[in-house]
Amino acid sequence: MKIQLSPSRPFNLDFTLCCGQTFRWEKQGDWWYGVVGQAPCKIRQTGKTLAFEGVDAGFVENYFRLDDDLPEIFSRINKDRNIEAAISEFNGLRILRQEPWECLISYICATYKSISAIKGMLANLSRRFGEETRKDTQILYTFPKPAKLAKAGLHELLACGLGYRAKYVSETAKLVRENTLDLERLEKMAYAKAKQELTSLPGVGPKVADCVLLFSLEKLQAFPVDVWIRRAILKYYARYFPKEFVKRLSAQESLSSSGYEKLGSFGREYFGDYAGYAQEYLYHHERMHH
DNA sequence: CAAGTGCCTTTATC
DNA sequence: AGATAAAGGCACT
Repeated sequence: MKIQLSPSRPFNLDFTLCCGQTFRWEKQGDWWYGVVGQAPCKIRQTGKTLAFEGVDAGFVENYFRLDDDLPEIFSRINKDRNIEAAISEFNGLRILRQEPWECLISYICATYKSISAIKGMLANLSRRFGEETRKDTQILYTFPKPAKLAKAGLHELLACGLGYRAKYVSETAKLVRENTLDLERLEKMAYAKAKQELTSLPGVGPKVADCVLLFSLEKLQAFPVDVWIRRAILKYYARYFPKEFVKRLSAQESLSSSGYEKLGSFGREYFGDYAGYAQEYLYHHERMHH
């Protein structure tokens, strides 16, 4: 199956899958292989043509957010030279519409880890607790369901390389399995309220919550602040903050919750309703040029 | 090659 | 409120 992208609908599959928002897609030759839900699939881009197998066009449109009007979004977030440089270099990078459950566990695992290490952990989790599927010669695994991870022993999770995150994954899986927290419900809630609910989960602080909200729960105003975004703000946007605050931010290793809140609020106020898109472009740009 | 640094942070404690 | 420490282990230099 194929989709033809019109010139007014920029999309870049490689940027989108390489920028660190998702961790389980693998490129073999021209094709990206992955499992979303239960379906193993592959997709490739040749110019303005997207070709895919294993999923239908509706899925592709939805998952890759081809419904987002990127030119319109750019015109809203393009506030200065820095963001403009990022937009022009990585034009076509889109935020994905991921599954909330997988996204949540992924970002609980992602804390204080490098992207390559995160990929390793999630591959281990899926191989050990997911269902084996095949596409061509590729063996791919579905992402384990809440009940499966809730049942997993701590030692098994540790064997996947989760370290201290193992107990957070285990406890969060139990809360989701028991429906103590209904992830689907968060999509309909306002950003602040949904964030508050998410941060009640073990292993979920403001950063993890913002990632889950942005990448899987339709909250495009979420502005996750990680080390790279913090560096980018210090480099390019320091003048929007009191001198004392900038001084503390530069000197300190970790970010306090009030510090996080200040940077996140800045992102939302400065870039507007699509702050999350601005964040992804800044993040990727910063990582590629540091 | 060994050792050091850094990692899309959260939590506990003072 | 704000500072500080601890928490796996892997990848990269």
